Amino acid sequence: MTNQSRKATIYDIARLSGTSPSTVSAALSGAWKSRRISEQKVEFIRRIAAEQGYSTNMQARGLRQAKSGLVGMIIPVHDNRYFASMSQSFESFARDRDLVPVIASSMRDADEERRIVETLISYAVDCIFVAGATDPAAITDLCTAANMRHVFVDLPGPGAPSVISDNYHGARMLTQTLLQGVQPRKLPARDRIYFIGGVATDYATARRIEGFRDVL
DNA sequence: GGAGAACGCGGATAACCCAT
DNA sequence: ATGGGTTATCCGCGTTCTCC
Repeated sequence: MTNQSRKATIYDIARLSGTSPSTVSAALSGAWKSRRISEQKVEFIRRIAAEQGYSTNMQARGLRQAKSGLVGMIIPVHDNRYFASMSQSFESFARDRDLVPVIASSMRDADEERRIVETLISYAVDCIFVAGATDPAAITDLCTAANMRHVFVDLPGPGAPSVISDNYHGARMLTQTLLQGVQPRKLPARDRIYFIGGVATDYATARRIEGFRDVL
């Protein structure tokens, strides 16, 4: 390292390699071909950078490009198979796009949810995905004020795009499948079909119950 | 003391320039 | 034409400085 107390920058690499900061930047960012920088020089700069333990300062890059490269996701809880799977997929999709995922849980607490949104905004994430929002209107208010792109997942929200499973038709199809071949007749209560699961007031559960009832 | 201006941070990039 | 270098500018925002 050039200085034990400070991380190497492109200016250090430029000085050590006898080149300019712009050449170092182009060499390390991959833009060297369009800058007509020789491959030999690029390799030399890369070697110096590696020796110095250089890594790009993403905050500085984000400052220049007005993008942080961070994408936020808020889920209600981590210890739920559905949301755990969702956050895993989110992380994978984000990394495929060279973005850094930041995933937090609100514990289904509206205040905590707002705090997380404020924190993500303060870190200038590029956009926020909110799964199973507790207070979608408050989130939209915060995001709109901060000009922050946001998407609701699994729950419709006002003033922002939503990606929602078709719970109604899913429940309909499931119920229809279960009822195939069953002769309609008067059954004792113990043999009737019941819907068990979820909180009836939750959006997704309410839609499933709706689909279930419409088939019956 | 308060308001406003200037500065600095690190990196990307464009425009321009120079030597071969 | 090639292979660079130099300089200025920009970004957001916290800190420091200057002035009234």
